[in-house]
Amino acid sequence: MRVTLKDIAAEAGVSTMTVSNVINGKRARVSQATIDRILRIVEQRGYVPSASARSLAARSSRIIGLLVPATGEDSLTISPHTVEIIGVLERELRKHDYHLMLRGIARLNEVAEALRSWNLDGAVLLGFQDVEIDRLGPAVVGRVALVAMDSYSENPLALGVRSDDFTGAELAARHLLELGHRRIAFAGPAFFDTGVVRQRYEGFRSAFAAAGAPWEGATVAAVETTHAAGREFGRLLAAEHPEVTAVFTTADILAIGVMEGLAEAGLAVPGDVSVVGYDDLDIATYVTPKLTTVAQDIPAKAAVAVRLLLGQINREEHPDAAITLGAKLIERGTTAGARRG
Amino acid sequence: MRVTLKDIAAEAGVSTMTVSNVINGKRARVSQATIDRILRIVEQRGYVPSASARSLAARSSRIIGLLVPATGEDSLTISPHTVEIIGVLERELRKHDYHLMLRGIARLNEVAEALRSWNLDGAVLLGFQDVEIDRLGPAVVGRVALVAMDSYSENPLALGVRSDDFTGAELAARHLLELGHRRIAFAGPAFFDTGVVRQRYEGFRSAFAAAGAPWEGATVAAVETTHAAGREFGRLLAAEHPEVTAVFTTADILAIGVMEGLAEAGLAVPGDVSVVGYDDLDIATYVTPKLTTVAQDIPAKAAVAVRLLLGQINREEHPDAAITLGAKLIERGTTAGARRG
DNA sequence: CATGCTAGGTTTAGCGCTATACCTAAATCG
DNA sequence: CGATTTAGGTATAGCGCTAAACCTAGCATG
Repeated sequence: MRVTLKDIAAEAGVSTMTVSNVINGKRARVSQATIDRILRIVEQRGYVPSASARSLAARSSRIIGLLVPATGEDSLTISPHTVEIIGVLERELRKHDYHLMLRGIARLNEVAEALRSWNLDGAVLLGFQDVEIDRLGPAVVGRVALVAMDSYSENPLALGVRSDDFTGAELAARHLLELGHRRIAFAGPAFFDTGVVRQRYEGFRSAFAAAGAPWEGATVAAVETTHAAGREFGRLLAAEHPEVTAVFTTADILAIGVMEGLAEAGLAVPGDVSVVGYDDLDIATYVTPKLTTVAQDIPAKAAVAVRLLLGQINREEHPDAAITLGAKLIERGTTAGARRG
Repeated sequence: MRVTLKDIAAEAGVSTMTVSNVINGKRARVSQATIDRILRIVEQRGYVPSASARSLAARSSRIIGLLVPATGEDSLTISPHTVEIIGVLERELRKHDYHLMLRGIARLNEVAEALRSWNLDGAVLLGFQDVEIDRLGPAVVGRVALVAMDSYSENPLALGVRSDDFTGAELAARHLLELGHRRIAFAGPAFFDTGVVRQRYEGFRSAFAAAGAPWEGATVAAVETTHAAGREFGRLLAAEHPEVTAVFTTADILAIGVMEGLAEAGLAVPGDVSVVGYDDLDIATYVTPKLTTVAQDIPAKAAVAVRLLLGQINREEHPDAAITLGAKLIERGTTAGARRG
C-alpha cells in the first residue's frame, strides 16, 4: 500500500501533525533533531504526499488551469505563439511547485466547472476574446486568481497581460509609411472592435495620422489567421487591388500566406509589395525573403502572468490591474520602398 | 460555501450515497423519479463534484499526466509535432471525462513523484529516449497505465505508439535513389543506436541495399534537430562534400535549415541538391520550394495513445504491446534528379 | 513563589466523496 | 403460504491530509 503520513509519524514516534508541519516547511515549533529524523524516514520510505488529500483538506490544489478555447469536435488549436507561452508557464509554475492542468473550454460555463471541480488556485486564459472575458462573473470565478493573456478586457476579475499591440502596429505602419508606401492593406481577424486586433488597428491608424498620410490609402480586410486565408488574400490583392504596395498583417502565419498568394500571382516581395507580420515566430526566418515583423517578448509575457497569479494567490494585495509589455519592429527582407505597377 | 453532495441529498430527501450513485451513472438501484429530482436539484444549485474528494475516496483521479522532458532551467521545448499531439490528446481525453496535467520531468524519478502524488490514472510520455523508458521499473510505475509516444522500448510497463519510422525513411531513400542519387547524406540527432532515429537509419540503409546502391555513397551525420544546426550542416555540405547530391533529414525543421545553409552557399534546391524532411508539418509548405517530406498521421497516433490508455485503465486485459502506424512520402518541390558540380 | 512565556509538540475535527455492507417492503416463486 | 428475490434505498467507515485549538514541562521574571 501507499506510504502515508501516519506511517512516517509512527516510525518517527511523533504525531502526524508534526510530520505534516515538517514536510510543509512550518518548522518553527519542531526541534532540529526531530526534523532530521522525519526527513530521513521520508526519504527512506519514498514518501510522496497525496495531492488529493492535501487539496481536500487545505482547500487549495496548487494547480493552475490553462484554459484554452475549444470546440467539442476539433482538437485544441494551439498556435506556435501559444506553445511558447505554455512552455514558459510550466517552467515558472514548476519552480514554485504549482502544476498545470490543460483544459479545452467549449462553453463559457465550463470555466466555472473547471475552476470549482479541481479547486484550482488560479487559471490562465489563453486565446479568449475580450467579450468572453467580460462575461466572467464573480459566481464563476469565486476566489480564484485569473490572468487573461492578450486581453484588454476591463473585467477586474481577470488581470490582463499583453504586449503593446497599439505601438507594435504603429511601428510597423510607420515603417511602411517611411518607405514611401501610401496604399497599405491591414489584414487581420474580424474583431476590429475589441481586444488585441482593435489595438493593432488603432495603432495602424494612428501612424497614418501621425505621418499626415490620407487614411483613404488604407485597405482594411477581415482575414482569418491562417496560412490558407492569407494566401487567398494575397491573390485577391494581386488581382483586384493594383494600387496596394504594402500589407500589414496581424500574424506571421497570415503574412506568410499572403507572400505565397502574391508570389503565385507573379508579384515579388518586397519588389512589388512589402509585407509585415506580427509575433516574430521562428517561421518568420524560414521563408524567403525573411519576414519583417513585430516582436513581442513572449517568455516575459508568460513570466509576468505567473507573477500576477502567484501575487493574487498569496494575497500580496490585488496587484496591478493589467500589465502591458513592449513590442518592437524587426526589419528583415520583406519590406522595401514602394513601387508596383 | 461550496455546494456539496450533502446539500443536494438533504434537499432531495435522500442519502448522499444515492446522490453519489446518480451522479456517477450507477442508476440501477434508483427509481426514475428520484433520479429526475436529484438531477434537477443538481442543475439548479450548480453542484460541481469536488475532484480532490473524489480521487481521494475512489483512489482514481481521472487525470492523465503528460510528461515531457525538461531541464530545470529551460522551459519545455515543445515541437510543433508535439503540439499537435497535445491538442488531440486533450480532445480525446475530454470526451471521456479525463483531464490532462502537463508536467516537465527533469530527473527520471520525478516520474514516480508525479504519478503517485496526483494519483494519476495514466500518463503519456512524450519525447523521452528509449533508454529512459527502459529504466522505468514497477516501483515507479505502480498500477498506472503508461503510453510512450515514439518509443521502441521493449519495456512492458509502457506501451509504445509510433509510426512506421523504418518504412518512412526507406520510402524517402528509395525516392532519392530512384531519382538517380547515389551520394546521399543522412542527417539526424545522435541516437543512431536506439529508438526512432535508429529505425529511420535502418530504413534508410535498407533502401540502399534494396536498390543495390553502394552504402559507401551515404554520409551519415549527427545533427541536432534545430534550424540553426541544419543550416550549419547545409553550409558544411556545400563546402566539404561536393559529391553529395541529396540529403535526408529526420525532421522538417532540420531540412529547412539545411535548405537555408545550401542556399547561402549558392547551391540550388533541388537543382544542385535534393532535400527530404520528416513529419510533414505545416511549415513544410511555407518554404520555397515546398518541402518533400515523410508524413505521419499524428492525430491518429494521439488517438491510439488514448485508446491504449483507457484500455489499460478499464482493464480490458492488457492490450497490444505496441502499435505502429503507417507513414507515407509526400513528394513536393525539393527533390529532383541528381546533378551537381 | 505565583505567573507568564516559550519550545515543542498533541488532539480533535473535519475536507467531500465513495466502497462496502446492510436494510426493508413488496413482488415472485415453488 | 413460507422462502426468496428484487427494487430502492440507507448507515458506516474511511481515503490522507491540514487548520485550529490545546497541552505541558521547563525556564525566566517581577
